[in-house]
Amino acid sequence: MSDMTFDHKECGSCPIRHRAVCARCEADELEELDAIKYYRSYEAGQPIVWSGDRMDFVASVVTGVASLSQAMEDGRTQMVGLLLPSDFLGRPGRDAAPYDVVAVSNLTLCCFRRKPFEQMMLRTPHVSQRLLEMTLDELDAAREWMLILGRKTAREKIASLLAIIARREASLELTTAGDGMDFELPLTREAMADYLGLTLETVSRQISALKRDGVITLEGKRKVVIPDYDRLQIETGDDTDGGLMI
Amino acid sequence: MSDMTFDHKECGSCPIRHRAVCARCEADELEELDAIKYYRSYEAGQPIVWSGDRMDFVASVVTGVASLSQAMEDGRTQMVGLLLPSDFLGRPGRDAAPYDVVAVSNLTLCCFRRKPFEQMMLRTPHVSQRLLEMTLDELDAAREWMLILGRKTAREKIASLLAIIARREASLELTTAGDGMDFELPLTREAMADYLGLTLETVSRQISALKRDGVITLEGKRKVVIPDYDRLQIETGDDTDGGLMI
DNA sequence: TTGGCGCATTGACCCAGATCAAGAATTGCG
DNA sequence: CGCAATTCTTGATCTGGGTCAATGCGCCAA
Repeated sequence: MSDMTFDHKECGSCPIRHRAVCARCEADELEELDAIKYYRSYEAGQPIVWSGDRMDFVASVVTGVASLSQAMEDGRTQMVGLLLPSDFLGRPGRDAAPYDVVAVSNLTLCCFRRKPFEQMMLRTPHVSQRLLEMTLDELDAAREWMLILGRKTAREKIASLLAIIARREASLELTTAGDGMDFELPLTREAMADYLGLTLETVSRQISALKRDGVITLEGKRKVVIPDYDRLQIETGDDTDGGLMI
Repeated sequence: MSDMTFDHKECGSCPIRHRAVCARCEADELEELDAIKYYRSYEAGQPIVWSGDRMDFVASVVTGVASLSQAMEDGRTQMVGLLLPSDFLGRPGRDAAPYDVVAVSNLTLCCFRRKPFEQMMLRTPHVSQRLLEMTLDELDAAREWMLILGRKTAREKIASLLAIIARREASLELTTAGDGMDFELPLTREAMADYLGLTLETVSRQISALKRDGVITLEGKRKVVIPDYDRLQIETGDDTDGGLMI
């Protein structure tokens, strides 16, 4: 774990500014946030906090991927959240981290000291509004995930995960919705298995099957090409309303 | 669906007062809530809203049980939330219901018209604080559930569900934590299956197995007796920190 | 260049839970 | 009270995905 600094220009493009906390912040509120802000980097595989740890910050993901997961004492683990760039980590008003947080890839966080952040929340209603909105979004994502975990087949699970990641990439890069998306898979087979409630062997087999059936193409092990997004969408088993909403 | 009225005394014991929205409300805020409040009853099995419907109210469960669930078009359904007395239904700031809501048993809701409720939220910061708190609790519950769905065996799933319901009953009735809890199961075998990502046959078999092994006793089909809560807790596969926290 | 290490793939086999199919127990209603 | 409709239980069989084990593929370091 190393501290680092971003120059103002980079900071200006930090996702926290336009997506997470301050979608509607005024200039002086941004100043205030800048004063309690610091950057922190982690390497792939590094733990960020353990379940039960005291967390004295909240943060926004700048680059990389982090996971939230719950473990049973016999070693079974279930990923319960996936944080991609612009996602928010931490909970104002709560001392202890409820899950293990791990850097899945190399990761940079934009952190805010928790106490001043909470005080700012109390003063500026639209920040806490925004927090509620984000928490409701997380709740929706968690519940979509519950459907995946409880009722989908292995093949549908893999297709759903690929579709979720593809959507997220597209919405960040403002890519055109159409066909021919591609992206770097930020997860190992084991992490995908933990996400989907499968074993890594089943993940590997189903990815091979989707490749064999022409739903996806792999370049190397991690680069995924999706020639026809609608086809992938059908494989997820979801309503085929198709669109790239999020 | 029928409208009904509660006299003031009953209203005074409505869970909304002491658990959900107004844990810290002052008398005049309670007056204000009373002005936009009405009661509504549903019979077991009745739908309350369908996914996508416009919802012009938020509500608190007074008596009975409701479920939130998601359906795939081929008929597979997954319950994604279970609302017991004192739980909150609806989302300030959002027009459309994201899930199907169904009355699992006979149900009474204490409803608040959404627009005035939202305006009140904007004015009284501790109400929106409370909303955020409740939403974070729901998120935690959803994620605990994800572990259940993704990684637990059928037997552990059933034990977990019974433990969750037993805990909830205990926390509402302020029962002593110790042994010898009992409660009326508010769910059919099919609803339990939808909750746990199982089939109703598997639910039935595992309940029989837990009964055979002396973990639970049934009186009739719905009344469950738990002679030793710690024993049940062990069957859930969770950390055996035991306590009745919620 | 070679060996070692960390992923990923693939195969063979097995088992928990699904599916299909009777019945039994409750519940509700005329 | 009695008959029908639910809801639940139990049995027999099947199968998707888990488990165990071997092999492959890069990539880095010596």
